[in-house]
This record gives sequence, structure tokens and C-alpha cells, in this order.
Amino acid sequence: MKLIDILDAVPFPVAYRIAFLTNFWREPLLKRMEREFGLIRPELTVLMCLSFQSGLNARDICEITEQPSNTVSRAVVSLSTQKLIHRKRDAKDARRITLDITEEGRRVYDQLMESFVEAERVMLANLSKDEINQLTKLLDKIAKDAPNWSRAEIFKDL
Amino acid sequence: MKLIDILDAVPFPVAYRIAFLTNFWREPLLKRMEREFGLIRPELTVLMCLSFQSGLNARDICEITEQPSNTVSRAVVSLSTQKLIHRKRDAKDARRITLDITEEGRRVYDQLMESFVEAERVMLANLSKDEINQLTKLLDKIAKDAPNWSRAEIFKDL
DNA sequence: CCCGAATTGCTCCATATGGAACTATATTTT
DNA sequence: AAAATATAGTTCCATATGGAGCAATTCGGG
Repeated sequence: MKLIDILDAVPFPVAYRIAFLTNFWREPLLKRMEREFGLIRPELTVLMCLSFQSGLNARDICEITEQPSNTVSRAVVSLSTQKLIHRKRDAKDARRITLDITEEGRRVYDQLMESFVEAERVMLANLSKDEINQLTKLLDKIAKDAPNWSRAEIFKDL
Repeated sequence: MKLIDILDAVPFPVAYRIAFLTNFWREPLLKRMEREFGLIRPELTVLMCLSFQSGLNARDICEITEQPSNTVSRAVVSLSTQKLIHRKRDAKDARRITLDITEEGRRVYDQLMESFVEAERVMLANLSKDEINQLTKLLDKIAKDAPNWSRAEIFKDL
């Protein structure tokens, strides 16, 4: 027996499948990333944000990713030590440190993205182009609604 | 800016959306479960397995869930202390301890399932019955193929 | 029957994570 | 301008997690 055999017995079939896929897709890739690049998840999310938009500070990244500030702080320090990002004290506000991805950081990030793309290809190997489009659209529709979930009692923080 | 704004820029759109949804759907629910029931993730997975099939031992649950044995061991001890499961030394093999969910455990588990069902309802509020069926089928197709991913180089453990 | 190998569940330890408090700087109030 | 408040980043601490190794038990080949 495997977790996958429980798929049909669970009363929240969509969410269970989504969580299941995350477990068996993302987690091994993060393990590999740590092994091969010495990077852990919060560091990846920081790289992702900075790759998308440079000049953010740690606080921005907290808000974007909804990670706690100490987690982001550690990731930033570590990435900076590894010279994958560059930190610069803001001239106008000495509390802020603006962040940029370095060339080396970009190189590493691109390599990571390549491996994730390859892993997605494996994940979707059995789906037609059409099915992939359908799936993307459906997931998109759900994801775009995610910010509204917190209005429901069940998702209230406390 | 939010993580959700990066959706369209990421080169692995399906997997990114899936991971994104897990973050914003499962994680808050697990937090709530811990707050309200004092249960953490490994404990939930043990309950889930035992709810699905009784008489398993810790080793079985390791294999089903692909969790390390110490994690499962701790979960089992904790659940047993909380009287949500019952442990019984196997008469024929004194190394094994067979596990069963107690009535109280079943009650707690059912409550948890109810809240997850409600949370899935919220997540899928914007989708039609038809879209939900499509989505379930597509996710199912991917999930059923997951055991084969490990044949791909990118998913090799080491 | 006996000894090495395998299996089960557990403990030890090293690391990842997040809440809360702290330091330094900036902004607002009086 | 001084005091109170807010903000950015960090550190401290308590907990969750997983790898490796351990004790007890069973199995398997001689």
C-alpha cells in the first residue's frame, strides 16, 4: 500500500492530489538543490523574487512570500556570503538594505530553473498539449482566487 | 507584489501553481490543526493511514508515506499518549507493534476531515462541477504516474 | 542449534524553522 | 527639539525534522 492508493478514499480529492503532487515533485527537487548547490528553500524563494525584480529589500520579500522576517534574513545573509546576491545599504534610509542578484546568482538560478523545467516535463509526460493547457487554466483560476480564501472562516489566521 | 504575480513568469507553470496552492491551502490548515487539536503533520498522516487500514505497524506507515522511521515513531508515541491510537505488541513477532485508531481518534480524524472538506469547497468555489471533474481527472492522471518519475535522472535520489 | 544478517522501533545529534524580543534608524507627535 | 512610535534587520530560543546509529528480536545458512 502507498499513499497514492488512498487518493480515491479521501473526501477532499482535489486538494489531496495537489498536496500529494507537491510532496512527490517539489520535495525531491529541493533535496537535490540542497545537495548540489547548497541552497535551501528560503534561499530559492529569495533568488526567485530578486530574479523577477531587483532592488527589493528583505521586508519586501517577506511580504511577497509571506515568510517570517528571520527566515528571509538568514537566507539573505547566506546568499550574500555565497555571492549569489549583493547587498547595499540604502542611502536615504539606513535601515533598509536593497538586494540584487549577482551574475553568479543568475547563473545558478537559471540552472535551477532548467532542472525544474525538466522535472515538470517528466511530471506531465503522460498529458497531451491540450490537457496541459486545460490543467494550467484550471490551476490558474484557483490560484488567482487564493487571496480571497482568507475571508472564509476556515482560513482565518486566529 | 505577491508570489501570485510571478505565476506567469515561471518556466514550470503547472508545478509552480501546484506548489503555490499547497503553500496557501495546506499550510494554514496544518497550523490550525496544531492550534486546535495539538496535532502535527506526521501525526495526521499516521491517523490517515490507520483510518484507511487498521493493524498497520510503524514500518508499514513509513513505507506508505515515505517518511523516515524516527518521524513516524515520534508521531505514534504522541498519538498513543493522546489516546488517539492504540498500540499492541505483536504476539508472533515481538519487534512489531500493531496500531489501531481509537474511537476518540476516529472522532478527531473525522472532524479534521470535515474541516479539510470545507477548505476544499472554499478553494474550488469559483469552479463549476464540470471543471472540478476535469481537474480531478487530470491531477489523477499525473498522480498515478508519480511512482514512475523516479526513473527519470532528475528525480534520482542520489 | 548457532552465529551472522536483517528487521523493528527508538534515541542522539545536527539542522531548519518561526515567534518574540532586541538594536539601529526613521517618522510622527507634542 | 524631545519623546513616543514605527520600521528594517537580526539574534535568541524553543520546536520540528531527518540521518545515522542503537538495542531487542527474528530469520537464515551452515
